[in-house]
Amino acid sequence: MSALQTLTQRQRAVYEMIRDKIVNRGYGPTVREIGEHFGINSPNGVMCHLKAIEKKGLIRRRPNKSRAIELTQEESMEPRGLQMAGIVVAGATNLAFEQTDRIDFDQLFDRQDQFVLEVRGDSMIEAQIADGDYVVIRQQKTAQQGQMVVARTDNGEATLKYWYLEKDQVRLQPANSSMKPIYVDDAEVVGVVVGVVRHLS
Amino acid sequence: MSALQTLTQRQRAVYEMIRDKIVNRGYGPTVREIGEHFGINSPNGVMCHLKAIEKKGLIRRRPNKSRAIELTQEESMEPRGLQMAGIVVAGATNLAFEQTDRIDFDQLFDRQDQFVLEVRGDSMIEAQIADGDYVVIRQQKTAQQGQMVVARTDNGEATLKYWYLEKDQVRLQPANSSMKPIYVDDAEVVGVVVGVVRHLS
DNA sequence: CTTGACACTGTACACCTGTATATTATAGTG
DNA sequence: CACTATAATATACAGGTGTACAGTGTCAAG
Repeated sequence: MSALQTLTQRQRAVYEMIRDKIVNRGYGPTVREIGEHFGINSPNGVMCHLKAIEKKGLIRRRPNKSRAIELTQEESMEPRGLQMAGIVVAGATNLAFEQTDRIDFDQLFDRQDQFVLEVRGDSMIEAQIADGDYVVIRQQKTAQQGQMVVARTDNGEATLKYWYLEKDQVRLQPANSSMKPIYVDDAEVVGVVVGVVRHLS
Repeated sequence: MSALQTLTQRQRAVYEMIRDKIVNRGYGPTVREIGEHFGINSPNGVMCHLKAIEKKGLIRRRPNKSRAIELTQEESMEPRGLQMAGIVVAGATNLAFEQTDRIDFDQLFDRQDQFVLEVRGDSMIEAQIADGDYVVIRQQKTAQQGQMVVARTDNGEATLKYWYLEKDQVRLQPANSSMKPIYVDDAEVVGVVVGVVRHLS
């Protein structure tokens, strides 16, 4: 049960008001500000509520300090990301529907040296990268044989291909059997693909 | 130039102290609290700093109110998401390297009625969904012909397939020419695929 | 009926707090 | 050199503010 549920209706309203002031105005209310807001003409009427709310653990107060109300439940923001519902086996028909973890895609790709490109064309279709997909690129200047990279050729253009360094030249290999590899004398690795994101309708 | 840079060293230290109190303690300091913290024995010494910082636009104050300091720069959290660097054309070699927008994958899939499944197997490989990919599912109980869905069959198992409603039965079609469709008398749509995310090493 | 909780009124008091005024000192600038 | 901005001290004061104490009324539970 949420700690909010232990409050009476009136206490809850007071708590919401305090929270609103702190979050939206930037600093908390005084005892008399709360009273004025609710039509309570006595500071002691408010004091009773504050004591009750504090006893129930939703706020913390510092004696004799003005506006010194801390929200104890504050870090509990709504969880980011999506519910991770399990594993769907696409081959055999089977699904584990455990309500387990959460996954935050943004956190999955949270490194500083990464950026995103939108893919046009079908040259990497056999690597399960389709037209319109986003690829996450980690910037680095070298790549191993066969790694999928964004490479810039000597004429300044760039492309998404498999990287093969061969004798005296570079082979940029598409993942599409109907396309031929590109051979260039010199090419520069911009970065390697570390993720793919597809967003459908 | 950041507004922070317009402050003198001393003013900046005061600003940081105020910010620290508000963010980490939950409520701002009084004039004398600031003075005590920096060894300033006169409230007016602090007042000068506050007036300067306010004039430079980093805080806002309410006259005659205790601890009533608002941070004006507050929403400026570090930007979420990844740099959107442009479009990489995978067929022809071409890349627009504009430093334009940012993309937040988590925001892309921010709806309440969605969840994530990890894919096992290669039955959807021709739909560019590989083993180990995450699929984002939007929960709904109906689907149109040919939509990619997570479906639960009458024996309680679930699978990721294309959905085809035929006379008296349901055809669950894999996107893999080496696999045969599954025909079931009854099946229930759990949700439709609205996204795919792949995370490579 | 009594008890206890909840939700207040009203008053009083000490001290916290913002603000103002007068004054000093240093450092950089034209 | 005079001038301005910065950074303070020292003192004073009005009013904001938290808190305590003494009551009032309602309402549900025992």
